[in-house]
Amino acid sequence: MTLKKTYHMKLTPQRLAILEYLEGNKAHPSASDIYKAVSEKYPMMSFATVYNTLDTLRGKKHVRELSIDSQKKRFDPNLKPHHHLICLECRAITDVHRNFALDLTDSERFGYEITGNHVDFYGVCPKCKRGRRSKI
Amino acid sequence: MTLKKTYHMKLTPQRLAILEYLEGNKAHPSASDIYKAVSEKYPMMSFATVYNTLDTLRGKKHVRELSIDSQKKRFDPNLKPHHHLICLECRAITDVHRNFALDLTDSERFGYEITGNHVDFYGVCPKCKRGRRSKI
DNA sequence: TTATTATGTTATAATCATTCTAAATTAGAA
DNA sequence: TTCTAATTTAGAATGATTATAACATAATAA
Repeated sequence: MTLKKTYHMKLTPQRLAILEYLEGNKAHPSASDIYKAVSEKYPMMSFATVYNTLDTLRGKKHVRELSIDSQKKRFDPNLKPHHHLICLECRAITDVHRNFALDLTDSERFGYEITGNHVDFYGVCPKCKRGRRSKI
Repeated sequence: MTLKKTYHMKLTPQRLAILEYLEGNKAHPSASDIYKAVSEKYPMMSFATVYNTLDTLRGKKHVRELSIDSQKKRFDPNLKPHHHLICLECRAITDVHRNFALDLTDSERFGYEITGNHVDFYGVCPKCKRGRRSKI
């Protein structure tokens, strides 16, 4: 009952498997990452179900869709406002939990009504740094 | 000669047309925006040429590829470091020329070597604000 | 329960952005 | 002017995502 109250949607086995995979997942997975993982348990699972479920989860604000990767959408079950630290070599994404109060001047605002901001930090992750060194 | 020295690549009519379209373009166009605009002048122009040209321009650091839009890549000929103000309703993108010196603490850095940052401001542009009002 | 209805799942086809391929063309160097 | 590597082209291929329609299942009411 408690899950049902949390999610306000029918909790089918497929959806539960997807939710379980997403729960606490910090990897910012793509639809195909999710499909691959979940279809090991549920081989009959369809790709369409992954997309449908992500769509309703997004509609109910249980996941956020990221456009960090220009190849594919990635999804984030972490709804707390946060920012990202992105490895330019392997595209790994790490969360940064901090609030940046960034203000724009009137002339920078161009008449927009501003509702939020998101910061991407770019760099090289420790793994890729090690990889580089070993190539020298 | 001067263009050739600037771009360090063969300057075909197709490439010149694409460069002319991009010059000073602040709309952050997608490949198909570019194709549509340029193929009016050069009807024989191929989509592949647009992608090829964007690819070599990116390689030579004459345009930057943006992953702001999860539907398609968008391209920015403005190479000065800058940030974006994005309309959540019509996806218009406006440049913000300011430097934000954002520092992460060691514990926030997770061992990454940080090379830069980019801020997206989200909101509603003046046009869409007007559109809303007229619907009431 | 059982019947009814609404919603979810599935396989498959369709779409759209992007990349690849191989043949024909051309810019720029010699 | 000639030559060659780089570029362009149409079209096929790929990969992510969305749409469709038949089928299955969960929620609801009798």
